[in-house]
Amino acid sequence: MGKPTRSQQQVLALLDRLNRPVSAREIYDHLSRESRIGMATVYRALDALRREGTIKVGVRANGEAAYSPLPLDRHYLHCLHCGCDIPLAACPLGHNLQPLDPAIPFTVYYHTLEFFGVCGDCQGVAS
Amino acid sequence: MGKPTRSQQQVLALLDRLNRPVSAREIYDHLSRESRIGMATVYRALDALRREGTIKVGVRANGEAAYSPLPLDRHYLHCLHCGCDIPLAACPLGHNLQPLDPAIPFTVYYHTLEFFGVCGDCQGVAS
DNA sequence: CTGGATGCAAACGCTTTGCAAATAG
DNA sequence: CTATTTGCAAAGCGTTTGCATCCAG
Repeated sequence: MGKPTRSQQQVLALLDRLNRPVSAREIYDHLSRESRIGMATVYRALDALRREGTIKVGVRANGEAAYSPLPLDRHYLHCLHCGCDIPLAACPLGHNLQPLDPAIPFTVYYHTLEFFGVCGDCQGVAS
Repeated sequence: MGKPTRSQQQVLALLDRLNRPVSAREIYDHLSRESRIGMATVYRALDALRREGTIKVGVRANGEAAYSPLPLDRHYLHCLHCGCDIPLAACPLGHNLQPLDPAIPFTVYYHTLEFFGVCGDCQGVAS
């Protein structure tokens, strides 16, 4: 990872401050209040941070990407009916995930783990 | 769930036949050779199948959705540099995932679990 | 001075929606 | 016959790209 650009610093600072998954548009909305910045720059910064493993990318129900700082490693139950998200208290995998398969040379930066199904409120509800 | 529509049957049959994650466009391309069908119908069928937990939706590197039949429950190592995907032989979680947190009322249909990092070939390569 | 980073706006591509015709029950 | 599903085309919207400008080293 080379030296972070100005925009990368801004994005990272915001992610750390908000400390939750945020969409590119939300990032843009926040940052454009403080400084002059374009959506393209936001996306380019996010992509750079993503490629060097500094941030984690998830996908929302509507398909848009949600970015979070790596320390925020939370998992959710996603209801397929109402779309609600229920956070899990802890990662079912624990934290020692590096040696998945010793035969495969691969350095894990992070993982995503999401559960999909039907929440309590939607149990007896028609489609 | 309810009675599947014609298009849902077509989509499901194709997914089972291909037995791998497939994009909506790929599905459309396949099905439109056999019968007269529109992209919108493909998406509507996929969404219905997704909501009833019959199929699983993942996301590709370029952001497009990839759909797979549930029995195809494989996990991958995704390289953040070259974008290659290395399949895992088995799910690290095992198969008994229902009782995540007994206090939370939620029926799990399936889960997604992906690892992100750097593959062996990309280990010493510049960004 | 030189290469990379940024802003802006236009282009892209995946997905969704409006609506009339076709189909199911 | 009534409700649902489908095709088509157009619109929507998140994301990417082209290019001139700006900034860092």
